[in-house]
Amino acid sequence: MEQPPTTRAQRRRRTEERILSVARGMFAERGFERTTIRAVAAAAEVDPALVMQYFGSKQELFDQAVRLPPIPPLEGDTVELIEELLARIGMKIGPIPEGSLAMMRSMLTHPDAADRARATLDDQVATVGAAIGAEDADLRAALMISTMLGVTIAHQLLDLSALREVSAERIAQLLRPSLKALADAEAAAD
Amino acid sequence: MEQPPTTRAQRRRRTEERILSVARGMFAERGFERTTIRAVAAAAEVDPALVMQYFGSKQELFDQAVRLPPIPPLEGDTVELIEELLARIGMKIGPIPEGSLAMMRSMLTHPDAADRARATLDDQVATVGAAIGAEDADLRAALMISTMLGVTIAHQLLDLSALREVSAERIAQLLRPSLKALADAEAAAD
DNA sequence: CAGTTGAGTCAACAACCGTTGAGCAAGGAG
DNA sequence: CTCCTTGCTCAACGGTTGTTGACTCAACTG
Repeated sequence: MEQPPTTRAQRRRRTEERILSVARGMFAERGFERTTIRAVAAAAEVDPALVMQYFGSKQELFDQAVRLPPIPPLEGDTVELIEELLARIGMKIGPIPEGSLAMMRSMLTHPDAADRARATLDDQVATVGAAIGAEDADLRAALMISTMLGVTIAHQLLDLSALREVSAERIAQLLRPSLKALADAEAAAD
Repeated sequence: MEQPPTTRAQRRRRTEERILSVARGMFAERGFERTTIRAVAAAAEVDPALVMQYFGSKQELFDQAVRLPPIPPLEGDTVELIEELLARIGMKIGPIPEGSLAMMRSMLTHPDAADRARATLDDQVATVGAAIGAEDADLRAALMISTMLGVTIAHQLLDLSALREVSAERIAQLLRPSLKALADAEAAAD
């Protein structure tokens, strides 16, 4: 038995965290528009006004919910790079952070989320582009990132039946040569 | 000078087509939720009630706007197949039909659009899967389709800067070996 | 113990949305 | 010309949403 920590600051941070967690979940599965502050409040067992009081607006709630620890810069040669990319879309270790899913879910229909997603992806493209040595590096990097994006969307957000219940390792295994073909200039075996 | 064809049926079909065209454009660039019937009506220079009268509901308007001529079944060997896929995402001949963009735009946030998109993509996966002869054919096909999806989203909907103003042929050229690596079983040059 | 602070609630506003029913005016049929 | 049909508009309803201000009550301070 653990009684609720009665101290003021603790309770405050606790409910704030609870609201944030619920909001993140809803944003991830319904997107920005269809997630109402009232629904978030209800699921967090709190009054809608409290959500406003804590976060100021729905937009700021969204911003805080999708805020992620800054991605550490990618390193290593092409092979390590590909492994790192595969790891980040949930093909290794842990699943994709819910904040990322929330971001991706809303990125096509919410202008603000679109801007953030574009910025994040552009950033990743630049990093990957700098890491691979081929010509048209940025373009190749963009196509690699786009591939990861497509697989993630199809797998996590659309739940394509052909990708359902397939082991992450198998997907990674099939994706590897494909990504390598994008990264390496000398490969075109027409 | 071409005066408006005064016959009744002609005017009727003309405004109906105008509404549909405007709606398709708005759905494609803002998605289902952010497209209001009032905005469609205003852009089509028509009363909102008329849109209702013609299409019954916002949902049916959307359905009609994204309705596409059924895709002819893919044919040919792996190489032809890949060319056909590349052609369909606008990497050859014409651009992607606006109805498809509307569909994709809303597919992550509108449940109904999600169902339709999933069905369409599952269908394409089955077709491509049947065409390629490798083992895990459906899984490979799904990853190929996912790649196309990702590139299309990044290019057409997100407008990633690294893909902006890149010639379609160059993108197709880089994508070809990547898709081939997914389609062919014997390629894993670990 | 008295007084202040702050977490949390309640009720309401203003805006916007999809949708509806009554009505108008111009085209077609006789 | 007369009457009916119909493309189209006007005004409104009911519901939902983000947001706000006044309020309650328990936790802290002195």
